[in-house]
Amino acid sequence: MKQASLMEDLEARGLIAQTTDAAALSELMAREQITLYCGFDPTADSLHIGSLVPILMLRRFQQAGHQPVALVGGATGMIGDPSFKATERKLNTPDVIAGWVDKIRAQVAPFLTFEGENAAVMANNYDWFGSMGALEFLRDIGKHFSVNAMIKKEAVQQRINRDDQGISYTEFSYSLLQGYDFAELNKRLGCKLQIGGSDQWGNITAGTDLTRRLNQQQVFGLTMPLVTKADGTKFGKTESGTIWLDAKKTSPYAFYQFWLGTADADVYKFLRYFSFLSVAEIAAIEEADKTREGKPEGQRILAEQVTELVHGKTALEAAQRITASLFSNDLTSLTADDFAQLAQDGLPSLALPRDADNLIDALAAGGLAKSKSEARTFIQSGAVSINGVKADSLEYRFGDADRLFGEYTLLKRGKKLYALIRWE
RNA sequence: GGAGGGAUUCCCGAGCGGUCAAAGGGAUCAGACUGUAAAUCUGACGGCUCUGCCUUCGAAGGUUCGAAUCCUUCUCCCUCCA
Repeated sequence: MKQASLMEDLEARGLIAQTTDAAALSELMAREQITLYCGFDPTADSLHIGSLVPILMLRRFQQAGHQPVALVGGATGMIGDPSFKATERKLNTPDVIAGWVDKIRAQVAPFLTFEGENAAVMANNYDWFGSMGALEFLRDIGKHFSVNAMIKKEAVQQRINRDDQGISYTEFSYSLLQGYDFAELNKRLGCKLQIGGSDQWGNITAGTDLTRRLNQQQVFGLTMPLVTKADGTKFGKTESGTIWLDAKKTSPYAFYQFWLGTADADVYKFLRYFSFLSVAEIAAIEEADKTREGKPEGQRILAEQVTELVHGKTALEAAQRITASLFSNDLTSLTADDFAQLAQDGLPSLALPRDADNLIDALAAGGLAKSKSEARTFIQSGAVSINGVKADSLEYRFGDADRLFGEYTLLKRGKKLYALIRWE
């Protein structure tokens, strides 16, 4: 009964985009513990929040008693998935990819449990592709794929139909590799289900088909909807770029702030996607927010939930400390220790020598402006403040009065971007 | 191998010898309004020692007083034929 309710829960969360034979899959999951996998290709040195939905999905399945396999694509990462990509990818060198594989493996692992009877497994498709020869690949795998069918797939249509873009044989072959992964994991671990984002549907069905032909096994695919925002802009990007899962690339504070800034129109959906709160709890939050005057709670709860999931409780508390200090509009209540703590907690900070007293230079150095020109523009438009006081002169020089406790100056650009200067 | 078409500032996309740091749209950023929301309005959107100067229109040369615009070579991409 427990397993059947997992599918119901996923359905209620809106986390299911497509499934192959949903009825048979539900029945299978109700009957036995299944092994499922999701692939993560090393296309950078860190995953970003776009990968969070599938990662959490593996966790959801594990919590429901199933065995998750996280496949890191040491081989597929060398090819590049063309699905719904407008342009051909640049190939990375093998040793770069190998380094990324390790990082991504370490990033996925904390979300899963590697103990117990449904202990998670980490896999790398380089293990079976690394030594495979071209002839073996073409005869044993390629023979099962029809080019006629492949070019009809929506995932590659964009590349085939456009006048100014093409697709290389390399990328075109990608779905064969991913398809074979499924067959291989089915053979090795009895894997019966592959999950992924809805852009992976074509690759996943390639896997279910190939597994049937190679292993005479019926296996399943399930995709999750692409995370979209109500205003149509891309999810997971901000002014400062992609939101990464790596705390070194996106600080827990920035991560927390990202979720806090979620639009009302998206927040309850994101709670269903990204948190482990029950659908009923989320509905109750939504209901309460509707009748509340002013600020809704959804964003705060979402930010707390996701930050804790990804970065842990300590990092969440640090992010909340910074947020409370900065947005309370009361810098006078902060002590010297508080400032030291802010820097340590991950508030962007920089050290400057005392004679570097030029405001424009400091804005550029602190990353609050991309260039000095931009810094000037910001000052002129009234976007910059020093210790909470609006700066209005392009010629501004820092003085001792700006150095709180003789050591710290807090710069702000816009409504929510801060940098802490530490004077040396 | 042959014949065409193309490469413009983050993206799309105009420009086709001077008036071009380059139309328009999108994205982004700032200001106002707000709830660190949305919508809306306003402004910015290559760099700098900023009423001026410097570097950009695939790369390198050339023509010209002057080139993103013309010529040559090269690189990459696309389409069709073989």
